[in-house]
Amino acid sequence: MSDSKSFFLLDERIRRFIWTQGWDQLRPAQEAAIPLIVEADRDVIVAAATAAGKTEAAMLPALTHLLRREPADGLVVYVSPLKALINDQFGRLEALCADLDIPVWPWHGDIASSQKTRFLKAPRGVLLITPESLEALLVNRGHAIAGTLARLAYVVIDELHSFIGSERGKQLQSLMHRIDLALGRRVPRVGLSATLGDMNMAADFLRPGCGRGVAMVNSGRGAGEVKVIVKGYEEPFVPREGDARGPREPSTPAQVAQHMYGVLRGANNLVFPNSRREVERYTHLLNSLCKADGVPPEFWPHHGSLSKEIRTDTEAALKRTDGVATAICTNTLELGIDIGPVKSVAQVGPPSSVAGLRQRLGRSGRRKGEPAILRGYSIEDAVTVESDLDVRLRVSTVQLAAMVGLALEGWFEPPVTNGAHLSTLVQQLMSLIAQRGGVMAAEAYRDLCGPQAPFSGVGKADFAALLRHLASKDLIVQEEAGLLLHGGVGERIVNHYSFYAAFAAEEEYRLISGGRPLGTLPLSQALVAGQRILFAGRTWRVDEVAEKERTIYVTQTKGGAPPLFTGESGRVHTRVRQRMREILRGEVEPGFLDPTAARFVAEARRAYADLQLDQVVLVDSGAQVRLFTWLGDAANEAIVFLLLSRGLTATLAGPGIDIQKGEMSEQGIAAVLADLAGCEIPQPEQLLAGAANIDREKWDWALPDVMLRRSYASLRLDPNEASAWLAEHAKSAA
DNA sequence: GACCTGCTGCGGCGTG
Repeated sequence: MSDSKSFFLLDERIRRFIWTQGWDQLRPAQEAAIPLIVEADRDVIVAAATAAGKTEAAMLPALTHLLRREPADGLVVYVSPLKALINDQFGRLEALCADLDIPVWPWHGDIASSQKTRFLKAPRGVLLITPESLEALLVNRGHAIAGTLARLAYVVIDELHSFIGSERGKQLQSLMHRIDLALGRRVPRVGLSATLGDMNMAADFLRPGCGRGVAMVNSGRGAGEVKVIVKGYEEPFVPREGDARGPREPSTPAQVAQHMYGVLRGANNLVFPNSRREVERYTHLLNSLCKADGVPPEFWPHHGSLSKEIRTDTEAALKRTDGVATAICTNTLELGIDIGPVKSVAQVGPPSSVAGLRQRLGRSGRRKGEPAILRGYSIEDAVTVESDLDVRLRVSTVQLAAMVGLALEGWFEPPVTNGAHLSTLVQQLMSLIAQRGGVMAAEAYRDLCGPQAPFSGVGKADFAALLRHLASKDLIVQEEAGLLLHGGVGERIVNHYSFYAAFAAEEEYRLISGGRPLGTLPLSQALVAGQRILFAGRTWRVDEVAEKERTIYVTQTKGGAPPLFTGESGRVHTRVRQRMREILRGEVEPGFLDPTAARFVAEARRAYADLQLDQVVLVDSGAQVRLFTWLGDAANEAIVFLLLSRGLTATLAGPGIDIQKGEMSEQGIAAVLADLAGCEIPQPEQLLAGAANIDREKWDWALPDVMLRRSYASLRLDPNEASAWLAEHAKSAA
């Protein structure tokens, strides 16, 4: 410690705590962050790899700052995306703060109201809170908020990257802004994050309009050794029996499970099969193998529909010291929660993003001297004369290889920061009315849409149109003096606790066995009594579906299929599609393929050459033609809407777009494309004129039509990339 | 053919 300058900036009592912990040095991120944070005079972003001591990097200097005052009655608000993270941090901070006489207050939906009342009586120390609970504080105690937060010295945002580009992130920006307005000063913001691709983007998120003033600590990822293999498996073609009903269960997952069983047993690992359904399938297959061998089960399921109890069991199994538990999971185990280092990570099929894959890989090889291990598994159908283009081009294997390759090179998708999230503007306006007991329209516009406000892109005319629209739905009313208040409908919505979250959630059935909650299933699931399902790694018989109570009663049984979960598929970035093409052209040679996966790539290259996809953009496949753009989904979807506007039926199809021929010939479609290439791309309100079903966010239903279309387009479409591609390639289609 | 996150106030009742 003697050579550390930052160590001596810390309060003496904190230095003593560090000594008693036996830390022999500060981590690089802490060393760099302490001098920037200790004066509480600027915004700071600390980006560092997982487990690099980011929380301490922020809290040690922040607590030092509080201790400089006598009495130490200052306040730090720490915002976390997860309740579990708040509980983790509470345990760690309490040990430190007990010696300092600084109270630490966890505050989220599971915390008793008596504890919250105690904080409100003497609001000092460290408040650990979720964005939703902060929203509730502003709605319900808005009149007193300036007093409660009077001594606020910092707002610390943990897992900053998880907020960027979402409704929840927009809400968080608005909450921070409203706190600054209530206090009449700029409260320093500290953002903690896993390494970010673009620090400037993150800075502009943390302090909209003033990103340049944010100080940065980027301590980078320790470039450890990574061992990678991608294994291919082929699902044989089996002709369908005449009396067979419904889709046949595939046989290949059992082989994949057999391989995993051989290489994963006896250690801690994470397996990511991309969906809750596949988590159920693989957990069941793997534990069946344990049973056949007469050994205790060591594979544990973890996903968002499982009850808290079952998830906690899995987390506890991973943390146990014997180290022989593997979790089969969705991205519930991608973020934050401390489960300790794992030996390896398995990825079944392409992940939803390279950024997610990188985060998953970061869970492995954290012990010194040990490499991170990634095993990719790719299952392809056998090729027959009837196989479609995706099978012939081995799209899933090529995409997995492309994404693994990009992750190894350190590339990952930048967050999508241009989403307008006007849904959240509706929420924030309603919340502001509650906080202040009514607002004037001009005041609301200035505070939500003004120069450094979260919705600064919204014009005055649009805001006025929004107000009129909200009034027509009785969400708000305007008094004669001009004051905006809640309408009857608005009153009811704001007074229910479901108001505080900025994001929408699916309605779900509870699953109960013998009085024990197992978890939830989406409402769209069609289930009848007598049916058998896989859930929580076991097989159950449905005894009763109680519609009114939204509850499914089950008992344990043998044999059953994994349940269906519904949803949309992930969005692929253009860089991934470009890399896929580089692999297909032979410009990039993935060096991590097993013989079967290498054969898949060889077959894909042959198909790519046979179809002449280097020159051809339109491929006839019977009732439809595939337009190969090799663009990301945002550009492809913009082209889809352009085609729809010309009366064609088009849908996203992996690296391209499927266009129904209908009355038209391939030449006719090519002519439409050539024509589109010469036209200017219309504004989103025209491009999406005929589009139905574009509600995506929680309060989208309350937006005027034009604003809804604009909000959807800002979030999902890249018209510029689409138009650039059309200008360059659509002529060659003809 | 995807995944994840979150939630108050208050009345009524029983117990120490």
